[in-house]
Amino acid sequence: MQQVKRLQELAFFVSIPYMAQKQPDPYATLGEFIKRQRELSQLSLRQLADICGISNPYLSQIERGLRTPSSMILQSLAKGLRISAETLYTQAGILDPQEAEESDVIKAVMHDPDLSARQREMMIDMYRSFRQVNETSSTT
Amino acid sequence: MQQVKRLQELAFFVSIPYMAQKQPDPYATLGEFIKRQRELSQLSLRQLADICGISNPYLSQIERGLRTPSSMILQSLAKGLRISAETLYTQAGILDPQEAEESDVIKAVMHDPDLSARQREMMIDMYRSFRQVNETSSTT
DNA sequence: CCTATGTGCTTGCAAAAGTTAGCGATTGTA
DNA sequence: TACAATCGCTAACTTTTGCAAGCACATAGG
Repeated sequence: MQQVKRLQELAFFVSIPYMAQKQPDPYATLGEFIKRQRELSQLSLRQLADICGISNPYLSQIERGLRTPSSMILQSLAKGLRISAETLYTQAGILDPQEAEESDVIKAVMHDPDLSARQREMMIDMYRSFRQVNETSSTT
Repeated sequence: MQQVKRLQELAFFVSIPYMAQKQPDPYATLGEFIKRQRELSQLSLRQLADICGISNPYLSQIERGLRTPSSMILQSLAKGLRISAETLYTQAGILDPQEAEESDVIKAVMHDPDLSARQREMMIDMYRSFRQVNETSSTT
């Protein structure tokens, strides 16, 4: 039984036909996304709830969009679904998706906890200015 | 006015010879981290609360660790502080550190192929100076 | 038939999140 | 001195989160 479960899980990770299905419209709500992920993992609502250490009625409410889970709950859901927490946050519209496309320098600056907001702004301004200068000078 | 402040900061930055910077202790709690960021940004508690659209007593309680803010609140705090939400989540112990690794600004600058050597030097100087300014101002 | 077990959902309820009103302390200013 | 504004904090309140108990339905076995 346990073995069967593991196999199912493995199947989930090895990209098989049913998983290769279309990349459908980005699931509008966080709840729908979670539900879809849960079903892809072949987990019942109660199973996932147990894995995540939350109550099943609550998970039900989350999936139907009746409740917005806290950070901690989202985190355990991410763990339970074997999804990056960032992905989940992005799906939930909590994390900015475009942030991933920024240049490494800007990302690094944004991540640096030892700078003030203004200092970060200045460094990013400086960086962008340099980039622009290089741009124009190279095209002339 | 805005411009004046920026110029002052720039002047300060230029006038300071950079020295070996040391890593300030990682701020234990999310609240302390937020408070430090707020103070680095020269914002009063009420100001930041207004920017983020939350009540000032609540922000006060967050900073003192009496409340754990929801995802949405954390997100608006990140925006208000001009910091990556991931950094904030990591600080809060919600995101695993390795997922949003604390990237090194200097490393990123050094590896940027779109900057000239001189530009890289300037950015790194600026960064070190900022770090040092913060160091001296936070130890008072 | 009746029990048993699995599915998801509804209903109150305790606890935590988040707000409004207002406190004392400080600072600038008339 | 007095008045006004700003600082952070406390207290009391409303709203939301998250849970325990239980409901209705389905599938299967005795």
